[in-house]
Amino acid sequence: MPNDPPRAAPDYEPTTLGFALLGLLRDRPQTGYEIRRIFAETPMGTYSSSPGTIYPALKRLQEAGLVTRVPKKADGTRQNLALTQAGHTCLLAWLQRPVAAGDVEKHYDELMLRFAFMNDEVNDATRLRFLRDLGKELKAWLNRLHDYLKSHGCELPLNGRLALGNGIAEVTARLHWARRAYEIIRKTSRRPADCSNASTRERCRKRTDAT
Amino acid sequence: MPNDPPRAAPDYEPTTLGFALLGLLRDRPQTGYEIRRIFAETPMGTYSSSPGTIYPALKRLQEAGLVTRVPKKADGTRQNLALTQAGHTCLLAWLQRPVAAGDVEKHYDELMLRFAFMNDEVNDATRLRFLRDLGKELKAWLNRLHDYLKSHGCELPLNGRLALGNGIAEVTARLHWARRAYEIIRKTSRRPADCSNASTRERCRKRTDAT
DNA sequence: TCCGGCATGTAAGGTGTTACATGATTGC
DNA sequence: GCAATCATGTAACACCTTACATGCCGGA
Repeated sequence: MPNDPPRAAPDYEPTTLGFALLGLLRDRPQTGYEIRRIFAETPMGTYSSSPGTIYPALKRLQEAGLVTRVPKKADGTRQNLALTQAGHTCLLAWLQRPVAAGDVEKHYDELMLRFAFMNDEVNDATRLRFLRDLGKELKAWLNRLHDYLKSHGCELPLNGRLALGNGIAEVTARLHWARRAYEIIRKTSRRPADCSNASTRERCRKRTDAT
Repeated sequence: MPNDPPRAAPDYEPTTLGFALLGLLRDRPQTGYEIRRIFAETPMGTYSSSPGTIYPALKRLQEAGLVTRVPKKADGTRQNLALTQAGHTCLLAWLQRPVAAGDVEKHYDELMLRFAFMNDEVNDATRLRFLRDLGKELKAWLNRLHDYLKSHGCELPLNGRLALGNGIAEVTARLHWARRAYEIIRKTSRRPADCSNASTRERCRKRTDAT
């Protein structure tokens, strides 16, 4: 006898795009078009390409019971999309997932998406653990690349070596970022103040510079 | 009346993995298994995952007439894969393709693969043009990210801002790499010496450090 | 004799990609 | 009345992912 709302598919695993949609809908209910605009106009565009991708993904999330349609606030005519309880749970579980070995090489974009969506619902310990594990994995990867360059560098043609150097530079940048971000969160963890009160301007600028 | 060898498909566009396979087979004819090993044991592994990906891709390249089976040198029993003339042409055309707008955001891995395979068959002018255009696109992207951070940075939650900072750090690293690589190639362009003669050790190390 | 490495795949499934289709509003 | 933007999709297609299947060979 079915009693749960729209009969959620029990073990549906959203794709990276799916999680991006869940994260955006957690901020506030939105229409598919508004979400499209976000992808089109912000750096989140990395995670999608065109309406032909977004709408089917939203449909899948609805079929999985993670998203529902709700009437818009005032008029009620327009249909908005919002997270269900199951969708919220699914998102939170994803945000707390540990950094798996190999994620850093194959799914770095998903890791960054995850970090970007770790808001106040996730405590600082989780954030710090994420960054610490991320740093470990990045460091290990960087070591592998350095080892390869050391042992096979002279067999490679110039361009191959340079391309490898690009990879090393990239992973190095990520590693430095992870360590900086760790320190920033560790420091702000003591005095939990957000970016919405009076004396925020300077701190915000300071954080901004600390990219 | 068909007269061309295995009746090449005229306008087949290989995927990134397909081009990776073409590039590896240009170095020397190899078996599928040897190629698998390369993906498994070198940083090229970024471009593939498992035998279930590689073998079908090789099959497609054969069907497109870009790759054929040839008997192995000595014994003749084992079958090796090698580029056809069409495959070689296809690879060269790809290597000389200009850097398209948007490639830098969506297909950076393919761009790096391309650069890595630009060996002596491609002249230095092509290499330099590639790096120059790559630098331009990266710079433009970086500007877009900075603009976004400047205009919307304070609306973002801390983690979102940090994640954006990761993207900025990454693109910055790529841009610096592109400029360094440009200078390296420009300098060596005058005195074309490769890494296989006597006094190579130091230069090789120097280049290696210049990642 | 059996196990691990060599060597080459197939099958099911979901998903991204691209291109196209459609209707409702809103402003001029 | 018409164009642009809003808003939501569908369809065809190839591809990647994962897991599984198979046969051979050499060494313990």
